[in-house]
Amino acid sequence: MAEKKRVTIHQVAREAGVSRQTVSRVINNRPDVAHETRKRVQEVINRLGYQPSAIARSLSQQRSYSFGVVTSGLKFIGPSRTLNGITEKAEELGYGLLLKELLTFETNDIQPLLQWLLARQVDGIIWAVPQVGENRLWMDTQLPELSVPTIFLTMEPRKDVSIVSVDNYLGGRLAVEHLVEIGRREIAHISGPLTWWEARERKRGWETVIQEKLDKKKIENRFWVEGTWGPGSGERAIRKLLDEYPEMDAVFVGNDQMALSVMQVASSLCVKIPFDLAVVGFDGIPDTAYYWPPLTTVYQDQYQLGCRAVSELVQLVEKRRRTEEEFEDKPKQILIKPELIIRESSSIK
Amino acid sequence: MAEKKRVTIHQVAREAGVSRQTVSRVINNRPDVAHETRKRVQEVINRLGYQPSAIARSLSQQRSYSFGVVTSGLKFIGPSRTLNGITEKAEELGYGLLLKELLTFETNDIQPLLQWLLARQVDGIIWAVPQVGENRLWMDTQLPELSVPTIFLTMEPRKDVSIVSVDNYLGGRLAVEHLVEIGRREIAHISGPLTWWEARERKRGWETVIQEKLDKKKIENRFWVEGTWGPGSGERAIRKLLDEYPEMDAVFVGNDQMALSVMQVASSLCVKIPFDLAVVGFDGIPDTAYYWPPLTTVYQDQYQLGCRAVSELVQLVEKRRRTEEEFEDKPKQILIKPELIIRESSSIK
DNA sequence: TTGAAAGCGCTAACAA
DNA sequence: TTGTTAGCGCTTTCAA
Repeated sequence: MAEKKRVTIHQVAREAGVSRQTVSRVINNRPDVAHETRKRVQEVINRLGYQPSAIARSLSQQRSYSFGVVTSGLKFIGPSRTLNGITEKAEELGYGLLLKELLTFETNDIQPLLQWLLARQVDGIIWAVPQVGENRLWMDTQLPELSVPTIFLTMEPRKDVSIVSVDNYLGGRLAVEHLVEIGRREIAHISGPLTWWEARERKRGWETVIQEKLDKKKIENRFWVEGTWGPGSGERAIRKLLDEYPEMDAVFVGNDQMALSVMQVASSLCVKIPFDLAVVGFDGIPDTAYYWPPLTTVYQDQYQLGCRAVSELVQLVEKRRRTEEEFEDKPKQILIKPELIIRESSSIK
Repeated sequence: MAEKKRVTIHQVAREAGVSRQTVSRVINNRPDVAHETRKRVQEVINRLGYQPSAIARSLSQQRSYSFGVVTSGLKFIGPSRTLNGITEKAEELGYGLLLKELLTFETNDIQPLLQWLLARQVDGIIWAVPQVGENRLWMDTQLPELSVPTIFLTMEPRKDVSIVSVDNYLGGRLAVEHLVEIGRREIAHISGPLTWWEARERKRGWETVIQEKLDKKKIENRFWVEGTWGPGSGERAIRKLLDEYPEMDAVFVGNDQMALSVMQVASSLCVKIPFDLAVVGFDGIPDTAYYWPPLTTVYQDQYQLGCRAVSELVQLVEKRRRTEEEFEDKPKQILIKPELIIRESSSIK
């Protein structure tokens, strides 16, 4: 593993008997090089194993063909799937990624982070941290520091930035409307932590449907419980609901993990699913097909979310470059539609 | 979002009435600056909001304080957890990350990838792609291209490179020894795809124990089935085993996902777990505590795996820098021990 | 303690 | 079609 000295453009130029500029033209596939010259230079490049330095290029071009990605909660499957979409799309479109992870969802100290990315000449930033608690506060004051195009994921639409999110409100509606359709009238809800925007949206979908279709004017407190997303909280929540809302004949659970424990506890208490209690989850992780019973769930395509974020960002970046910052970009808000997957936890054959 | 012109070291120098060199000394906290001067320069830096360009620094120092990370299968929870460990440890130790994902596990065309990373002056590389099929073939010929320190994850130890892996063989042993201890004598196995090194190691652990402790000289084909890691394959496998190996009183399943479907199918066929059939999984994902019954499983700390990889790499990088490449690094092989988590799928209360 | 000069490896702009 | 010059923003080396 001896450190081989880097071959530089200079050496290639000398070896080929041309100027550095000509070599530069060859490696960038510029048209204005004589066929003969190009061939000769290319030959030297191959012989010497020359590889242009992307760093030097970034410095001189003031761009890096790479994006900064800020994520959080990589230990959960959701954020990883999004990252998966981001990496694949970025690869496809020829951009590299600088990855940073926030240790907690609720951080407003993002100054050093931004600086770190900008110091590396990223051409754009993808903010893949979900909106939780006050963690968008920094935007109000520090948006101007974002001197590069930026896309925000999984947050409440606001007009001054570009956003890509799953339509969680719609997802909530789909779940609950389905339960209404199969004849359930007493539909409970176990939400995620309400500091999360996603959790609030799903809950709002539930509320809207039971108010509109089931004529429940007032959402009583006993109709719903706030969970933590973790499987343990599903267990606690369902016990409480069974206790305080005995008429309940269905429950819309904020995510699949909680739904898993809901079904387990219900079964162990001899509550038959879906006969006594229909259950619908949210996320659509593959395992749900093998839960017992197989779980009806709202599938959100987080991979797609990542892909879209990159596509949009590339557009922003290239537009800004073309127009030489003539006009401001119109921020775009994109909502991805989730889909309902119906399985046995909500259908009696 | 107007493009603010970058403040450069030059402007700071002029404004503060010193040379660029002095500014450089200040931002790098060098000792040889007069207290007065330092204060004045620092004040200008703050006033102008100057941020040094990491790109320029990388170019002139020939290093970037960042690592290349090559991963694959981010849509699975395992690789994401490892990445999680990598990001956190890297952050802690002051390194950034360039992320690349291979679209398939079995790729040998890694030349462009390596070049891409090296062109960006990464100080080291973490190869976080598990060993599958022939996907280590490139190492035989292209190891010399790795002009920077590199750590390989999840592969068979070999003496010429540094490796961090979970001890899957030990994990297999732990699982099966436990089953022997609770009195099982006919222990089947559902492996992962045997192109995977991890799957082979787990299977080897199983084989060793049933040969040594249960005196089965010959591993009959009907004792085991090869799965795909996916939950669906668990279902197929267990049906086959129940059919061909009816004496079976326990099964060691290659991962938790397959174990989930094994238990579901077994239950639906009125095979009582753990009475008729004890089940042990592998991975230790949090959901397993809420499977029905709760699953005994071998926990592998993939987060830790990522952390270790970074720590080792940082050591390699810093050593090489100190010794000015005087002596070759002794490659190190690190095996992380998995742990058995005993739950009801293998214990009769 | 400070500064000048040279360089890191490449590209943009202009001239030939 | 090719080469020259002048950067990009910082650090290293050496001299003052």
